[in-house]
Amino acid sequence: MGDATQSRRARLRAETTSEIKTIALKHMAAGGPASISLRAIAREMGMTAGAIYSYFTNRDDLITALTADVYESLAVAFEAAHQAASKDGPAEQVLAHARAYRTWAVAHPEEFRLIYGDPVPGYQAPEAGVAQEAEHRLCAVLLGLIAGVWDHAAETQDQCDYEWGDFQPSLVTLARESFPGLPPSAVALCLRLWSRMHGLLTLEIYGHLRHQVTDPGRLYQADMHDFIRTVGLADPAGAVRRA
Amino acid sequence: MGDATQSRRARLRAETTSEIKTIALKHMAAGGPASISLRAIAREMGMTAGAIYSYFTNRDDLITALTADVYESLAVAFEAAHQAASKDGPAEQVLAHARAYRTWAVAHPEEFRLIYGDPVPGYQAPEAGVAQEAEHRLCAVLLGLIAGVWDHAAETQDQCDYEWGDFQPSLVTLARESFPGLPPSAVALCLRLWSRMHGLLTLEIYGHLRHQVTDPGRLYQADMHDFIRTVGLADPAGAVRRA
DNA sequence: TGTACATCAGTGAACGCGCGTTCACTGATGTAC
DNA sequence: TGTACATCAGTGAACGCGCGTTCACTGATGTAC
Repeated sequence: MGDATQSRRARLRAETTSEIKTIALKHMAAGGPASISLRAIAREMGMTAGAIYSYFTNRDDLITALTADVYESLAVAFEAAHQAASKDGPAEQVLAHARAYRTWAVAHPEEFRLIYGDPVPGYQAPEAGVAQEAEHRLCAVLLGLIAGVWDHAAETQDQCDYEWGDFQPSLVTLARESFPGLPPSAVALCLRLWSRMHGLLTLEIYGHLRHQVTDPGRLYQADMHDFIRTVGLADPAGAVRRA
Repeated sequence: MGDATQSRRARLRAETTSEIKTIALKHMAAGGPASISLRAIAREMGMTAGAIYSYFTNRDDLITALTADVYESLAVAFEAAHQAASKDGPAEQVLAHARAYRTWAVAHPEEFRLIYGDPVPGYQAPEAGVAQEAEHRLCAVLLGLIAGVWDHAAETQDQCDYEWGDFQPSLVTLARESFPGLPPSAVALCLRLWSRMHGLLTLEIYGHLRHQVTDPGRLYQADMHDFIRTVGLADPAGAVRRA
């Protein structure tokens, strides 16, 4: 029973830890990243402010953990979509990644803002490398997507004379080691696809499509179909059809 | 001399007012929108905190003024580019707008963040209509661009069966009154162009391209050339050339 | 030109607030024998 | 099984801080006659 009871305490600890993080994100949703406050979290949990320090050494420590969680969550969602679509045709693969990104973002707007929006005021990240690593993990998924469909897309992209020197060394390393043979213009295409998804999602999540469009998802879908078509991945029924 | 002296006081007042706004933006650049603080501004200006209240009734009032200024500044930049390029070919017109957007954003990252990033914590906008109006003013410029080149682009966009019902009424009104004859798919193209520019700019300004790319401007340019080409506006030298 | 009055930018002290963080403590939970 | 001890989540009070905002005031600038 020794193990069981020890794990009970450990389980309670884990639960409280994750409740703290959940509430922190909830507060962020309401008032932006500045409204993550240890006191407010403790208040909502019916605890004293000081009690938080049993779980995190710092406010910055909490935010670091939060950020890592968010990157992990997004990466998992992305990788799952990649896995699930790996047997589909090129167009469907692109759509699957795009759908995964938007679904995640719309379901977790606070998390999206935490990593892609303004930094938490006063927060100092422990090491700059962490975010970079997480970003490259996401990038790797998209690179895998592009690598898988590159045979179909290559001829539409040969007008761009990209070179390895256009990218940062760490990204070059990632691309060449994981996907040897993939040319620089494929990496550029990957980044451009990312930014296309990101552009519409940012506008949607920060409310700038509210006054323009009735269904942001449809505009997103249309743009992804445009990507597929113009990049040479169109399947016969490539046009956007109403649901 | 009465008028001259009165305008001297008025001029001093205007100068101080704009200095307050300038410093507010500067602080925002350093620590995000949460770090706009009346006390900090006053301190930097060598004034007492209370003195700010001779110029703004509120912190919220300052932020409202700031936001209006920023929208105005972006709209002016956009409209100037539109005017200047109005005699050029379709491809060059698109590039001119894209360049204007990026130039403005890179030169004024704090302003960009203020209107497109997280809201200032605790800030309550006076009327929701203000931002909507400002956004439509920007949208009108891009609609004008698309309207001007639509003859060349239309045939590439006929796969999208957009309808007026896909857009919010205010945008529909704007489009139909200012550019009669322009179809819904042109409005969609306008929004998709906007989001494409916005996606890369957001990533760049929030630092997410730092670890990927050596020259974000080049990736931006490449994506705009891709837009021009795939939308049917390519001029003979449409490929991206190195400078 | 000079004098009496009005305006108004800026002072400095004060208010109440929520914040992050520390610290000595309590008391329940878990461990060793 | 029971007893003595260790762990550690949580308390509650306190600290110093920066914040937005108010207010009675001073004194220079501008206005009216």
